[in-house]
Amino acid sequence: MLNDPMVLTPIAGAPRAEPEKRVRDRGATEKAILKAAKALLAEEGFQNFGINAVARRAGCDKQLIYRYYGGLNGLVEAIGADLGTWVKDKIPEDTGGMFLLTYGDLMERLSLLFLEALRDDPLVRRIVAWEVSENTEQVRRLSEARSKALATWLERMRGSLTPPKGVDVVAVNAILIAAIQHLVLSASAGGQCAGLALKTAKDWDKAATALKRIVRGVYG
Amino acid sequence: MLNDPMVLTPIAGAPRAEPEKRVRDRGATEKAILKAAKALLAEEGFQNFGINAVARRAGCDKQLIYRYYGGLNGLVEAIGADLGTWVKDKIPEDTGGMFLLTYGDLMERLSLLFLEALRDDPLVRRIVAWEVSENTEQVRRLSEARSKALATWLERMRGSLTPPKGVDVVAVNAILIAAIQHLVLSASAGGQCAGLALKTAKDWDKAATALKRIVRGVYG
DNA sequence: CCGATTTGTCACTCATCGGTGAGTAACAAC
DNA sequence: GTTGTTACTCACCGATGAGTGACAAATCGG
Repeated sequence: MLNDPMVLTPIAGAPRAEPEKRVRDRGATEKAILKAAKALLAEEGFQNFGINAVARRAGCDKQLIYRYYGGLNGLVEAIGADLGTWVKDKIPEDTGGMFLLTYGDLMERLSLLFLEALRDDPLVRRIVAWEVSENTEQVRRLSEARSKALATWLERMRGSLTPPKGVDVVAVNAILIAAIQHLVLSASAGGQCAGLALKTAKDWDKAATALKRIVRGVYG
Repeated sequence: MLNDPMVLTPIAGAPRAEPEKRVRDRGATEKAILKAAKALLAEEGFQNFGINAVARRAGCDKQLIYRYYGGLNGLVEAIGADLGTWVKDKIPEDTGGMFLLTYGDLMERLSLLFLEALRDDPLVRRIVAWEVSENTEQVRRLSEARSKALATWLERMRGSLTPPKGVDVVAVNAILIAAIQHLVLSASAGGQCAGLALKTAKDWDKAATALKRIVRGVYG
């Protein structure tokens, strides 16, 4: 009932003004799309994250996103795949010349490392914000990938150190991680958290000191 | 299914199929709008929060929202006004028969109260999620109202108890609040936080115990 | 060289959004 | 009644969202 396919098409060879020599390379285009999606998510957040925006940013047609990734879901999944290696990439393995003798030593260091890493990764920050704001399949995938990576990282860093007896380490660590994540998100969104300013380096020093004190309090 | 632009409605006085006895009462309408907005925000989150949705839910025309509240901003502001009394309404004043001898006693109790209160207030939960996801004028207003109310509440509950020397209470408390908020948000969105399940009452008991331990650790 | 497939572009539908101008229905005072 | 004000509804606008089918052009297999 709509356009008759045979009718239109005036003259096919319409002269394109400036046909920029665009190389046809599927692999490169796929990478460009993924890169654009990550950058967009990092800069704009999940609010304005959509097919059109990604296509615009990637400088290609949105149709290609459907073709190559099967839509937004697939694209998000591809982002999630990268996320698996986040901690590995972002957080140094070595102990910075310190001797980590106790579990408390370890967790103090890891807390600060995690805080740092999160603080300068806008993409992951946005994803965390997304995680606590929505509960769609997309987000669940991202969240799962992230938390799994985090857990294995924590486990690997623990090494042979044994946590103190009688403490629910999983629960305590979850709370510590929650605190760090929310602190960074709050700061990123409004520059403060529960009355604590979080803008200058000095502000962050105070936060880090308080965090250390808390970790030390619970893990000795 | 809605209006077809081609169908001519002869006279604007379109026949309402059901002559719902709609009372003309500006005050009531305003309240209905506000109520609809809060319910919508609580249930759907800020994602689908807009003029059209609120009007639809309130069962009135969106024009009235512009007229009575000056648009979404004004409406959000009205919601924020209610938020000022949140803690007062939600959290009991009395100490539950306990003697709060130390600052640690107090903060342990307040932490748990805050956790509880946040856990069963979907509206405030959504607002907190909003706070960490966006940075618009709207959200800033809400955030400010909430954090101010929280601060004065904390101050008032402190009474004559003096916090331990040498501890940056503002920073430490901010981190505790951050932890609680993120914990509840995570649970609400995905039923878990950093590998810690947060669904059953038992799960929450574990979280509460861990939280108590942390508070005790830092405040003795 | 030719035909088929891949790669990319365009044009379109349909839905919904925020926002506005213009109109109608109830009600009170005269 | 008539008039004026208040409360409310409707129809439309431009913009933008996701999604789809058709087609041009580059590339490849032969």
